Amino acid sequence: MIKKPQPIPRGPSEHNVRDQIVEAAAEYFSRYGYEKTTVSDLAKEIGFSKAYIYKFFATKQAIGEVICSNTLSAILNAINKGMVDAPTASERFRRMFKAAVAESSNLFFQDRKLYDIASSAASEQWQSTVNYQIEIKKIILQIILEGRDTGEFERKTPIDETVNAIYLVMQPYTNPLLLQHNLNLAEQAPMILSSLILRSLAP
Amino acid sequence: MIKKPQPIPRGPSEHNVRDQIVEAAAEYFSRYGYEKTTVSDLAKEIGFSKAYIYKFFATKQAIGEVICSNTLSAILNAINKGMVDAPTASERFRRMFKAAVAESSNLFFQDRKLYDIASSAASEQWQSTVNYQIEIKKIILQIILEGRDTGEFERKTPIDETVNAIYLVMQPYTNPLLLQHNLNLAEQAPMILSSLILRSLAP
DNA sequence: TAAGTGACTATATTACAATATGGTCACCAT
DNA sequence: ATGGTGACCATATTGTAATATAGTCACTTA
Repeated sequence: MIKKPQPIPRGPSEHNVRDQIVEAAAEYFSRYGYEKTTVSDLAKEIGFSKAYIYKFFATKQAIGEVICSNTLSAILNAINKGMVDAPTASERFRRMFKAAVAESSNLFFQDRKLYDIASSAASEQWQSTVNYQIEIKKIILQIILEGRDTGEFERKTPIDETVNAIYLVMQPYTNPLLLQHNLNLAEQAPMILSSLILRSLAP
Repeated sequence: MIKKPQPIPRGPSEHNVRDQIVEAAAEYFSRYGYEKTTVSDLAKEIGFSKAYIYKFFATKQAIGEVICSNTLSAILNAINKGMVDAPTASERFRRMFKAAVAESSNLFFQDRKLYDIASSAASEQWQSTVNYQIEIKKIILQIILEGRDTGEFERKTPIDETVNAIYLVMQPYTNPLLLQHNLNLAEQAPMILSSLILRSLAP
């Protein structure tokens, strides 16, 4: 049961209306912020009426979700990119944690308006941030599995508990809402905490 | 150089004015909250003028600091009480972490107005919360030292780093400002994280 | 001199009317 | 049917005038 009618892009049209909305939103949200941007602003930008926007998105938040989702995907990509050539699972973990914090901090300082969307999305439990957290957990799981496979990590603790615990430790630095309060530690914390976590994983 | 003139309690007077102010503040802050309580309210309560309050406290916040300090001291006492009869350092640690979270959560649900003071005190870095954090670190240090002494914990990692890392892990649950966002995890997190920390401490 | 205060100011907070915004819907055009 | 809109409503936000509050100080009283 799809509630949103999906107008199909016709013929050679390079980008359909939905994409235009997202594009306009990306610019406006980033420049003026989510709150200060009105749906009418976006409509005006793409030359349609406000009502037409609602044929594509059920709510303003749904547009925010897309932008937020893209932002978080970019962070995930950067994290994955920083991890690929790590020689060991331990090193993969260190780089992953460091990259996650570095990328989020970077967003905070370079594109504050987008960061704020991610932050309030986290506090309101938007789907985009739930997905982000799931992805982070997947990455943790992969690293643990790899480390257990190579004998680098212990295998006694139930893997779910291990992943969960590590996720909890990282949370204050990967969750945009919480990272704000911990920016002063963004330099040292990933290193110190990675060490603690890796000690806990020792066979 | 004491800036605040300290009127000396005369003769058999059981409690001096300063104590009366604190007493009134404890009641008002707890009932109406820090913001909603005015200095005039406190003055009226003890039967003096507002100006006289300022002979004893430089600012309203200074009164808040005393109340907050008392609140946090009570939590620290409860933590220590819960720890005393633990048979091992590991068990001491588990109980300490659990009690810290339990006590803070309890404050949140039982005396929300006081909790809010502690919370904003943490966000504004009042001295009372800085002291609280120092005390928590001292407790962690003591447990680690004890565990290292009995051979229960490893001794390779620099003790400062160990204490710091553990402190960072506990932070989201001991800091009132952060605990608010993590109340849903207040049940499980201390257990899971204690286990992780103790694994990291294994010799 | 020590205990205590009324009256004052600059800033913060509140109350609320005016405006703006998110969201809906009946309807138009092709 | 598909593509598109103006007019509308309930709620949120803002501007601002009125009020309240933190903090000071010269002063009084005993």
